[in-house]
Amino acid sequence: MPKATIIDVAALAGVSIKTVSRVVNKEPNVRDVTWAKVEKAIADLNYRPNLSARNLASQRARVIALIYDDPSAYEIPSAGYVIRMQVGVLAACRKADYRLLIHPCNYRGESIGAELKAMIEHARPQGIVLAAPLSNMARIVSAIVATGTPLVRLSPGTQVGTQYSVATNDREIGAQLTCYLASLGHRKIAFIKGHPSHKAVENRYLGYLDGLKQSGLGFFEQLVQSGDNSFSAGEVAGHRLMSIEQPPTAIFAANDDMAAGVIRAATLLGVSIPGQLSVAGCDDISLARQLCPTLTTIRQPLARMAERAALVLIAHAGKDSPLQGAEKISATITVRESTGPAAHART
Amino acid sequence: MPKATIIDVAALAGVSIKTVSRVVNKEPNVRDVTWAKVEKAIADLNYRPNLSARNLASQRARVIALIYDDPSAYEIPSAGYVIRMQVGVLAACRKADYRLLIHPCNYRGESIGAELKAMIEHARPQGIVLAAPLSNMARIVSAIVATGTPLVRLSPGTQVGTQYSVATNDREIGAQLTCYLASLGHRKIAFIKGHPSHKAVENRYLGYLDGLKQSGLGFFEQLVQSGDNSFSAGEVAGHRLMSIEQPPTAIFAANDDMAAGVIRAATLLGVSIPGQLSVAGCDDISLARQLCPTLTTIRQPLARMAERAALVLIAHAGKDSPLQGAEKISATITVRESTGPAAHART
DNA sequence: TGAAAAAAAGACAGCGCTGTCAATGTTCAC
DNA sequence: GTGAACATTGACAGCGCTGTCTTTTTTTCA
Repeated sequence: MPKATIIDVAALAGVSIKTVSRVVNKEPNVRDVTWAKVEKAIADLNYRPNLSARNLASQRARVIALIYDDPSAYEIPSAGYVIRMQVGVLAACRKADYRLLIHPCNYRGESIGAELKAMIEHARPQGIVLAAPLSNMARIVSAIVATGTPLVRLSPGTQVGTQYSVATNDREIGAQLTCYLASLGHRKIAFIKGHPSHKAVENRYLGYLDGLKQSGLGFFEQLVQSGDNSFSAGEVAGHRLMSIEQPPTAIFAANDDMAAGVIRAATLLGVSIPGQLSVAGCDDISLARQLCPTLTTIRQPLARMAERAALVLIAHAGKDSPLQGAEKISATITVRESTGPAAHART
Repeated sequence: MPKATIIDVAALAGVSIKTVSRVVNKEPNVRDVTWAKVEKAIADLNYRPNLSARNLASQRARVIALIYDDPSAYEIPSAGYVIRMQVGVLAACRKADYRLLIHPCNYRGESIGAELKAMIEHARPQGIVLAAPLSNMARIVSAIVATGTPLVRLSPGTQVGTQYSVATNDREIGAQLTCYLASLGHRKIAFIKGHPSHKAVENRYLGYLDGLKQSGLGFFEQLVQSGDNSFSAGEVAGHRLMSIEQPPTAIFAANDDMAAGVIRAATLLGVSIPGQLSVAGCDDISLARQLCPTLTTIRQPLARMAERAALVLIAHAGKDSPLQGAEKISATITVRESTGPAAHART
């Protein structure tokens, strides 16, 4: 059977198509009884407006673009991230009958700005959700802003002018995790910093510092290493930390991949986890649950963040005031096997 | 600047809009010189046809739907799979100016058939790419077939009637891997079967049997375990295999998650890999590269398979003959640390 | 050379919806 | 009770493109 159109609905409800349109778009100035009649007709005919026709007539695409760094371009297992964000945006899109346009891209490409510009001008999405770490790259953010398309940055490290951002309380939760480790008796807690372009990771470091202070622990420069968010960087950093004279009894890595690297390094060195060393990560990637031991980590509410981002963009439809603002959604700590009481016996 | 429309192009080229339409759609009956004029005008104006208008006028959606089991619904790290398939379909869509509609879903939901039906009838995609394991579930396949939408099944275990399928040579490659293990000197090679609904996994088992035969090895029932594709199933199966009287020196798991489980089990039992035990998996998930030791596995050309699937659907546009057929794309074996020569000393 | 056939190009009506503006009801202050 | 103000509804023209059908041009062949 051919799909019902707005004309069928109007005929059945005994009103004009414009009135049906008003109901569908939740516009004001429709009497309650009329509204009900139309709703009934819509339900009876199982009517769903034609997206193409709406977009064409209204001159705007009911499309939210989700731009992220393509995880398959490198060997970085951030696929779980992307999937979770997709699920979040999708949830928002489904409710509002929007379409999701996914755009994985490689930020190392030199023509990334032009690529995004072309995509945006072609698809003309109503809004863009920009995932980390792209959301922290000035070059990329400004290329998108230049198109005039409303933009929501996910997990940005810095709040900048003319966009909206949805973040987690990275700093607070980083402090909390540090305090948690301290509460287990750890006195020498190391930190492995991530790639500087990934600002969320930077905030976790600040949280680490806060946590040390709150727990009354001193800061030791040799307990801080830098990595680039990769597994192997974690391995290297872990090695270094475990070879200093007074090795830490706990290592907090700015992301799970590096934490996994630390675990590998410890395994190779014969250091038992959590017996001799506690390890904690950030992000709760699926790997965290499969490592041996399973990894204590911080779980970002990525899907909810992405959903909020899309919802904000959808709600902003039609307005021509620049979209700006910020909101935070709380992360939670997931304790697993890799953290335990400090081995005081070792001193 | 407002986007150029077909009218602008027609005016610049000095032809009618219909002729421009012919060029854009690569229709016949346009003289070469005319064609060239139009192409030039298109390039000069940087014209890109409006998708909504095309869809509305032609009454068909230039959309390919990709349906897959939502990896975020469970704690299964198949996210990498999904990402790779998305990349493949996206590549095909970009070339043809199609849109990709992603539809993660949970096959355990009872109303999955109705959900898919509703999605398909609403979005009216021109074609559907159905990923494994959904592509092997009769209930789901028939629900989609019932809508009359062209369907391509990815990695189906069985070739059924009225659809097209894109598969890998699972059986052949499974045999190859088994022969490879045998060539390392292994005489007792175990196999861990996967979830029966995942047919690709079934074929790998057949390949295993072929490989044993080709290598002149006998089949021992106690060397075959069954799992459900999960990490923990691999752990359990690994435990069992290592506790039999004459344990195998090599274990071939039907997927990487189970192989990872085997590695964990071996680590806990103090069995060294690959010294005492070789382990191989299937799929080359990102985890494979991060395990300790890294995992020898079979890499499925998922992106290429998905791209082919989409290409077939796009090429089928307009035809009303049922889409059927099948093709195979070869996988490759990736040797890493987890496999090595058999320890003959142990006998 | 000329008529028929074939190829190329164009005219035009929608596709299903929304935006604009006009028409009709309804309410309210005086 | 009445006109102004407001709330509600409808008529209709497009949005940018493709499908159908018509017209024009070119080719073919007796």
